[in-house]
Amino acid sequence: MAIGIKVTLNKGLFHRDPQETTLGQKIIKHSILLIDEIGFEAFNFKKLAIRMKSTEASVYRYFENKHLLLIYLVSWYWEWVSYLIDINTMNIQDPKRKLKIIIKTLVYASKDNPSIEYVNESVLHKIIIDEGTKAYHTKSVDEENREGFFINYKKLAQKVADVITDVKQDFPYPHALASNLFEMANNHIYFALHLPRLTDVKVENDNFDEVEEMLEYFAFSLLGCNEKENEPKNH
Amino acid sequence: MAIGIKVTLNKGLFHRDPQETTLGQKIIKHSILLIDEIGFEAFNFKKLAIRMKSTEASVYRYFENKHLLLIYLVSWYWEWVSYLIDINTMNIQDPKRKLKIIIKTLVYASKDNPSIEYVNESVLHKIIIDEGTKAYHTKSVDEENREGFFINYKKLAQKVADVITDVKQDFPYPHALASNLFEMANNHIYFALHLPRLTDVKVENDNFDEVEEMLEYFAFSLLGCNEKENEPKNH
DNA sequence: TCAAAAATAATAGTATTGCTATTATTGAAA
DNA sequence: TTTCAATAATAGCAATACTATTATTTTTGA
Repeated sequence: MAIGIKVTLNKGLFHRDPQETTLGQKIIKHSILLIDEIGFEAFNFKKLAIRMKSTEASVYRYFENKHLLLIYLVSWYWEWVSYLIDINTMNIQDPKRKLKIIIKTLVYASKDNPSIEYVNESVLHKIIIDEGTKAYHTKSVDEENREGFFINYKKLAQKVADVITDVKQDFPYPHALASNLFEMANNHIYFALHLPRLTDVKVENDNFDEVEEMLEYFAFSLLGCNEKENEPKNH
Repeated sequence: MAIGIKVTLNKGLFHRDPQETTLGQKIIKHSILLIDEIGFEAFNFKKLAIRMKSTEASVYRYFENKHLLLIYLVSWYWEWVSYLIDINTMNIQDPKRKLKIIIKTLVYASKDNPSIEYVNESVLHKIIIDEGTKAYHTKSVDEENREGFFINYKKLAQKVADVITDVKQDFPYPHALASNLFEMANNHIYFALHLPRLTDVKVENDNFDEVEEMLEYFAFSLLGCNEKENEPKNH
């Protein structure tokens, strides 16, 4: 992946590749904004078409239905996080520092800069937080998984699991810890904003520092690196 | 809560209390079975009415819509888990043992016995795993939270957080760990069944032992109790 | 430069969904 | 035995989730 160049996503997710046409890019752009505004349940292709001044039928030529569009957006997001992790950890050897950067990237992905004009990464991040798990909590999950619709998420989990294993060779749950870090990163931002009794962190004006700190605490406690071993934070 | 006696749930969740009439109990019973069969998205009151040989209009006299019915079922579930935790930890003093029992209860709630005729707890557990988070991932979460619709879940989180604090006074994230244990218990059963690359545990024929073991590992690592301190498992 | 092909827009239509309303029937309590 | 609440039966309506048809515009490549 590189700026201005397409993210590679499973072709089964769409009829026509939205990244290749301006109408397609408008669909991506406006669906992100509209889902964020009205929520995934209320969102539909008619409203999207009106919003982007096109027609329902034209949207349907790109995506079979709104569910596949959501999987598309979620895959896009994780692919993009994966890319950010790659460039941010490129010259880092120490696996502990790598894991710290991964955590920071998970939490602050939307603040990282290289941006693609038709994707508002910060709003997309909100969608992932609010609606992300709906992408794979359906009756069709097995079939869609077989077709590779969740490959981007699973690959990222593998990538992070590898770093976890580098930190602690004999840690028995690297994949579970990886996916748990993803879920916690999003869940606890959501909890802080909507159900604060379910967490201990606070989130205000897009400041997710406490979430980051908590994820570090969880990860490094589990991996048996106590606080003193970690280098001091610099920000 | 006691056997044969009603679970106490927020009155705003329903028009008419389904626990008080046979038609209401039929709604609960068949909605659990039907949601499990066809999934929450495909589920609606028309299909439910046909299934239970009643009418759509009659179902609407009990619940405003399927979303509130889902919150009702989810609240029922957590209230029931909370009750099981209470009776299972009643005479236990040691907070570590308490936490172990809590974890076992979270994972094996559906196997615990005291049952209510019109609720198939094991199928309800599957619904919570598959659809549970949809109850609070909506645009109306703040309003519904204000009305107390998630009180059962939050109270349980507080109860578990208190035990966590008893285990380790200065643990900085008791609520987050509590809610994370709930989420992990369900998520990793789901992952094991549908997206196994996102976890390290296996689940076969309703045997969740590996999930339980993992949650214990996570909880007690975080709370700084290493394996040797825990009493040996007996099963 | 123009003809063919492809993409999009405009419009319409259909089956299903998510309700509400009306009336009829049953059944239980006073 | 009336009466009152609960339920059933039926209808209907606006919105949703699409599909189909045709018209128009844009692209492309000979």
